[in-house]
Amino acid sequence: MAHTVEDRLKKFRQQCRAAGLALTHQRETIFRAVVESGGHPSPERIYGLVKRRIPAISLATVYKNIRVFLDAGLLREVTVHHGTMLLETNPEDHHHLVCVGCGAILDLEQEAVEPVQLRRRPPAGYRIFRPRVEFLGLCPGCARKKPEKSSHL
Amino acid sequence: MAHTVEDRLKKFRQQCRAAGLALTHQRETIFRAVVESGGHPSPERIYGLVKRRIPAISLATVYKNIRVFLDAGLLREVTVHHGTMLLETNPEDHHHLVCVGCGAILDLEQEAVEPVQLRRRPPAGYRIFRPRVEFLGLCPGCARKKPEKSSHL
DNA sequence: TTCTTGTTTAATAATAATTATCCAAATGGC
DNA sequence: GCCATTTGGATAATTATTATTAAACAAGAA
Repeated sequence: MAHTVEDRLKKFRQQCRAAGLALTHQRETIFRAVVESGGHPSPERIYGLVKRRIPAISLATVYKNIRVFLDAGLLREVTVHHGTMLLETNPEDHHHLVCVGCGAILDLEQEAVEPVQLRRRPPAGYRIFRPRVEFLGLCPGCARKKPEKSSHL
Repeated sequence: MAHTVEDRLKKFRQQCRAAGLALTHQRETIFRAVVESGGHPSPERIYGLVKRRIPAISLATVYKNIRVFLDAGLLREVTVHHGTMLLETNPEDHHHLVCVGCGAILDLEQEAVEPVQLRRRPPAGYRIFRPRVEFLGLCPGCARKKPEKSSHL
């Protein structure tokens, strides 16, 4: 389970070849910036990091390649709901089924899931109110159209 | 546990009074639209519904009041990360601690949580790849500054 | 290597989502 | 109903993201 930056870049190059993606200096630099940044960076943040090494790079290139990496399963994103705000209309605590194909969200009653148990104490000073589960999957329509998406959730 | 529209509007009026919010026709119409729309509506969708009853209303008013409702705990949103895309840099499956105060996200190793168990079969045709848990709470900094947020996660 | 072709990049414009500003109008305690 | 305060609507501004296109580059064949 060695996840050194170099290991991940090596795998990245293999996956690019396998996916038929040209291996450009920009792409490697963008991917490296994501891996090295740690945490949960935004495209804007990656752009800032990459620009140090490639001052001429454009923000659109960063966005485009992040999208390419996501589609090819080389990267994951934190949420499929970025973009627009969505409101809950169900006032009860509940969980969600999230379609990674089309972003559709279905409610699951809290009772449909065994209570979520933390095995360890949360980090010091952190207060937890409630756990919410997202089941990532494909809705019937998307499962029919793009079953291959299963590979990279 | 009666959640009829009228019940929820009655509670809405009480909560407005308790929070010192003026009870306007617009606000009631917006809140009603959210409750009646069901599912996970966007501000744009609410705007469309409200405009049928108040043709002169502006999109900014809808946004402004949704924000007021969220801050007062009268509504919840599906995610605190809407707006900008955030990438994972941790290649392993894992869970998240999410601070509802500042939006900060902390990774929790998958092993820190008991395996999530669905008690029922998912809806027909739906394929599930993996569950992801978000523990909604407050990070140490926000817990110190706004402990009252606890009321509405 | 060099050539050829399809892909990728950078710049720019366009679009979508959200927030801020400012003044008129409506609300609520008295 | 009266007045101080809050709210609403129009508009502009900001932020996040995608589309377009000509020029530069990568990868495989010769």
